[in-house]
Amino acid sequence: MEFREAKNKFVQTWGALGSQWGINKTMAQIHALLMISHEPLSMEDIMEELQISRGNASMNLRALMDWGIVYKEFKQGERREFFTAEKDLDELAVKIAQERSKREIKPALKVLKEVSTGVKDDKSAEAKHFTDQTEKLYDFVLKADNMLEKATEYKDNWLAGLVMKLMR
Amino acid sequence: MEFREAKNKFVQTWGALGSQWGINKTMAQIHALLMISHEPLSMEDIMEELQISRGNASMNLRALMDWGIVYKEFKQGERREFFTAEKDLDELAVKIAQERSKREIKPALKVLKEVSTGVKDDKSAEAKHFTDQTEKLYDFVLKADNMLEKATEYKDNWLAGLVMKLMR
DNA sequence: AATAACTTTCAAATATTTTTGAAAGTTTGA
DNA sequence: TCAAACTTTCAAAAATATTTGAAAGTTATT
Repeated sequence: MEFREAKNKFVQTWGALGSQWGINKTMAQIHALLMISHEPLSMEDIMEELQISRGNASMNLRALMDWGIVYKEFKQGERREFFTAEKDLDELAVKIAQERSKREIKPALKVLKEVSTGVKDDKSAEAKHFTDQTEKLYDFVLKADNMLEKATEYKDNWLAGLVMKLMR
Repeated sequence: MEFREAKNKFVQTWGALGSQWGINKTMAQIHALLMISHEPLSMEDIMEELQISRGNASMNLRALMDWGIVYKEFKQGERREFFTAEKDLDELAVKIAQERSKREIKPALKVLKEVSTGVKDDKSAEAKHFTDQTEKLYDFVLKADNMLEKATEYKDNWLAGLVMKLMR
């Protein structure tokens, strides 16, 4: 297999994976590209390689930086900006877990708490079951989120760390 | 808060969460509705409650059944079919983890293996770095997938099970 | 302060995904 | 076997998300 072909295949696959996980294709592709690039890339490089517009590149790079998994880099005597991806995979996983918790799980928990404790007067079997079920869901999601949080505190040795935390 | 209002809020929130995780909104909403319903619902019920078309309901119910998290149920002397959701949350988590592994992680692993071992002749630093990085990625994703698999084998007591598996 | 080299923004265009609804398909019971 | 009661399919329509590109903004250099 040609290097070029392999690279392309990787970028495409990573991009497709991204869409299935609620991240947009270009964002995931830029990330893929930066992951395997041995030196920082400029916006031009990225536009060229992925055949995308300047605006698209700019917006998705900003999004990646907001996630904390891509960094700006300044090169000696170069005016333009270069970008690199977080290459430490444990660190990458931690960042992604933290962001998803913050953006998705925490807000969902808030609503779950509201709805599971909010229906007071209705004594019907229906309402009873609703409160019961959403309460269980709240507990479950909260537990999962806590585990995620604890696991990420330890990165490299997350399992040992998690066990210790949970056993105390 | 009214029961109706709480129910609606829950269904909406679960739906929004679904979209962020690559599951479509209606599918997630149907699931939410079935989760909190104390008795099986017919397709009519679901269409009515969520204000969606017959085709939409049919397709998304089939998808939920393919995921193994919604079941058909037959009622005594009733011609039409009723649906219920998996309500055991541990079981639900296991099913989701298994499906995602099968549908997304496994195929990605296949490609990662291909590209990480496929570039043989190119001796450039670029190609070297590519092979190196994709290899690391392969190992990482494989490890994560294995852990997921092992954890799900134990459901209720997944942590103990996981620790035992990994320590052997 | 003016210019050049770059980046960001955002409204409009494009692409993708989801939804609809009517026709085709299936199953049950008379 | 037929008709009634239901479900599935799928092409077209609608909704949503992404992308473009040009104008506005920013920063560094002279």
